[in-house]
Amino acid sequence: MKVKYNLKKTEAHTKARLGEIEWNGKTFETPMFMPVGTQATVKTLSPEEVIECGSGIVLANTYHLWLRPGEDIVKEGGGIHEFMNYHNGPILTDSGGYQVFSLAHSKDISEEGVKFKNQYDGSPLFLTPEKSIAIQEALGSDIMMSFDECLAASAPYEYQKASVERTIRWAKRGKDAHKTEDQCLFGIVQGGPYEDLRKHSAIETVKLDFDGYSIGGVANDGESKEDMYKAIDYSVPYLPEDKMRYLMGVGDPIDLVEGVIRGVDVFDCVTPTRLARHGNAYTKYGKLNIKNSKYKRDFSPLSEQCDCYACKHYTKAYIHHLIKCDEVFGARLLSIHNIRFLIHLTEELREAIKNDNILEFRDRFIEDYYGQKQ
RNA sequence: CCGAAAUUGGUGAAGUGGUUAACACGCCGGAUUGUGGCUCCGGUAUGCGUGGGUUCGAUCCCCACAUUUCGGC
Repeated sequence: MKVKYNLKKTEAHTKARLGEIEWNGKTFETPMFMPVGTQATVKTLSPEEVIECGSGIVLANTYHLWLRPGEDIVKEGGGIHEFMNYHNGPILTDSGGYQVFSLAHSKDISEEGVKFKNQYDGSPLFLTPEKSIAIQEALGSDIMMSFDECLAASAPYEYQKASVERTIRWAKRGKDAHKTEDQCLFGIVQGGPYEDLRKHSAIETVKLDFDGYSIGGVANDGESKEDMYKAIDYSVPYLPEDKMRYLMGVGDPIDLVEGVIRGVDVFDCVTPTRLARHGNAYTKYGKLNIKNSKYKRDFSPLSEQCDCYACKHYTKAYIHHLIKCDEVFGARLLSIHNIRFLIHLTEELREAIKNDNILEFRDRFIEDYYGQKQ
């Protein structure tokens, strides 16, 4: 069944929205954080563990699954849900647009599509908007992304301007290529930190009438948070009220809060799992590095108020030991904790929207998060 | 007891008669935002077994001593 979004309420003092996503007879509330499972797995976690964190939608990646194992194999395996055994909620696939940013050179990008070098065997690859849609249809995700060019915020204005136009043309091509009935397709707004480009990109993309809209091209350049928030503010006013809004690749706990206030519904980010693998844990009072020697004999949980599996059963000293020894169970415990932390944060944000006190929530959150460290 | 070789940071070690003693690991920190990478970036020996000597200058050359290893009686 096709994913459907319903707007339920807008917070009294901000653009923050409470919504729900319907899928297969289930409903999931937004704002929502979506764990990233690039290779059809949320790194180090079983689907059961992901679900226990409170997950709804989970991400997978078109480019990576195209290369390995190949979309045909995923399809043969019964589709992405069956293949990875995630049946709890919808699966969203990124189009490969981000890989244009992270893996291709600018000279590899043409009007027709993007040239890649296969990272496993060096063979030439060519990804186009039509190809991206075909792969996503074969994968069987519930929400597909348009194939876009994702840029660093610092890319020159003239390049951004030309790129936005191309991304719009690519969006149209992808939409025309999309044939399945039960899969949503989202358009992506680009335009860097520029008001005119964001506005133009949003208006033109919305004209193509997608099932939902993403805001892309943020938070991948070390741009200031102010610039990132501007990119959101310049895009959101032109997006329809009744469609889901997805801020791609974000993020940071504070950015979740600021994004929701600015009218964003869903987020995804690799940081909870990547930070975990590198020994970091989110807490209400900021990020902590479990490798720090001060945790060697700290027999308390990562967070006293956290209800995750790691916090219920394990101490900082134990996780410190695991991470220092490069044991995968340490990465798994921290991943569970970090994903739960972000999902729990969205639960609190939904509560604040219901209570019309999200600005107070933000002030308290910032005070704790950036205040005195634990 | 005699002879030979060795002695550089927490560890394994490179090195040279002349500015800040290589590198690796470890240790101490930091980074990380639509995941190529269990990755990346910093810091970490005022010191080269001890004491003398030669030299403008010694971790590097010489002497003695200590310790270790190997061989001989």
